[in-house]
Amino acid sequence: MDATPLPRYLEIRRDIQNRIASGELRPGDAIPSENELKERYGCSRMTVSKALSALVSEGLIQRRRRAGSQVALPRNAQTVLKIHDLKAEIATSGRAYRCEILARERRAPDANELARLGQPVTELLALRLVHFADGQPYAVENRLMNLAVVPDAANVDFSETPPGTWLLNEVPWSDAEHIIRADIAAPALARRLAMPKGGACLVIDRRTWQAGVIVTAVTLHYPAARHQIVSHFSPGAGFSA
Amino acid sequence: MDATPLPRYLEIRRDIQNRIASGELRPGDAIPSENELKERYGCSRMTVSKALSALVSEGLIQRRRRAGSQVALPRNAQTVLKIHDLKAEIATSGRAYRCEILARERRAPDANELARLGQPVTELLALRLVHFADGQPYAVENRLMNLAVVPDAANVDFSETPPGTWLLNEVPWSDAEHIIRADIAAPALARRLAMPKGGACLVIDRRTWQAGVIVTAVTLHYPAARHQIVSHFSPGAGFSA
DNA sequence: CGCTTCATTATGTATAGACAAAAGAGGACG
DNA sequence: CGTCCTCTTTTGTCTATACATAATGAAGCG
Repeated sequence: MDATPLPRYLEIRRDIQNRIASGELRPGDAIPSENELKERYGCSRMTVSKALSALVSEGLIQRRRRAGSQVALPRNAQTVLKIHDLKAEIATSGRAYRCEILARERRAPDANELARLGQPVTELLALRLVHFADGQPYAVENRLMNLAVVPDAANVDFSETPPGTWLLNEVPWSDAEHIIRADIAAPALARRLAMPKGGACLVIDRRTWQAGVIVTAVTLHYPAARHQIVSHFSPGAGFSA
Repeated sequence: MDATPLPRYLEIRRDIQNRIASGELRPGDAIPSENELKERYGCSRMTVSKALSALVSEGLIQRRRRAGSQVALPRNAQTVLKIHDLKAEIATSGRAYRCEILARERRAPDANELARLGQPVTELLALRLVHFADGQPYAVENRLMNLAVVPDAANVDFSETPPGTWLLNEVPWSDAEHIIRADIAAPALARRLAMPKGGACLVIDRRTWQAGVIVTAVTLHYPAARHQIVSHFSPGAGFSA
């Protein structure tokens, strides 16, 4: 069915993937050496090597010099979680996006904020806003931005392009951390999110760094009734979430 | 400080990573062609190609024939979420693990369960259990296992090795899906988890497939006060969560 | 029996060269 | 002015070869 046939190294990779998935090769089993495989598939060792290297970076097999290649022991469940840009997330679902800035302050961090940032920061921009989808509250965002890293942020009006979207397009990040938790909405928060008092929230804390320096720390509160995180992972192909 | 210097292709890869992280190369900027790079770094084209291919699979750059290579547009926040084996998770934190099986049934699925599984299954093993850490309830698990894929499960006593741990070591999976949400604990659940009535739960639904066939569907309820999901992602190096 | 030493084997890295395929650039032509 | 065609650049794949490096297993020795 393929108009253009797969390149050899992908064919080999897929073949071995299939043998593992089907149970023909079980965890711990040895995989033939590159020299054997190069004869079996009728290609050069480099091509086999490329296929096996891909399987290593997938985590499907392990390789050691002289000892050869083995099917890796089953991994821990590991899935890729892709948290979309909020504006894009709402827009692509066909709903109208809007956000409302509740507070905006430029100042030095207090003790609590320093703890959130995890490293000393001299000046920050603190934002508090609500995101709406089709007029309905979608999430409340509480963001700290390190002005030492993104001084431009001080001059941007975030009512059109929310800070998350702006940062994503402005600053490449090198590290990210997420903490996902659940909580009961405080009365004021429940009101803002148009959810029942005492209802559950999904809370996401995200921090991103660039070359070791913190760029931003953000806390998002979603009403549990209207939001969940879905993530899909298949080692063989690509990711989606 | 490196006893053994990095291989050339990793050096090149890291150099370009640094240029992107430092802002010297901005999203959309062109990266010199392989022929130019091979002269700059004084190596063969294959070596440059290997470095650039790695950057592609990291998502840092894009490449098109004839058009050349560009720094990719900033990605959506994407992080690897690794959900540990519960028993190992508790044990490695130095607490005593124990689990209690509340219900165990071998039968055909009902309509509700079929919907959860997402595909027809003739016979399943349904388990309901509580995990304890140092005697304190840690999570309530609700699991369906497809006996067509794992017939052995019918003969295993899961009181020692909980089903999640057993499956992880027994069956390699090829696809996984997680749904993370928050909810208010129902009274019976709150009692089981020794948490206040009306308190929030973190809920994880996980489904795993092997070669397109569903292996297991599990729902985990954690008391929000005592559990959160932490995940860390740095594109350059490895993952951890 | 335990230790060292050495040869063997498989992987890891690197090279030079070759051809294929995609796609932009520019020219010919209607 | 637009369309089709060819030329050229750049990446994608593949080969054959070479040497480096890690780890194993066997031989030799105290």
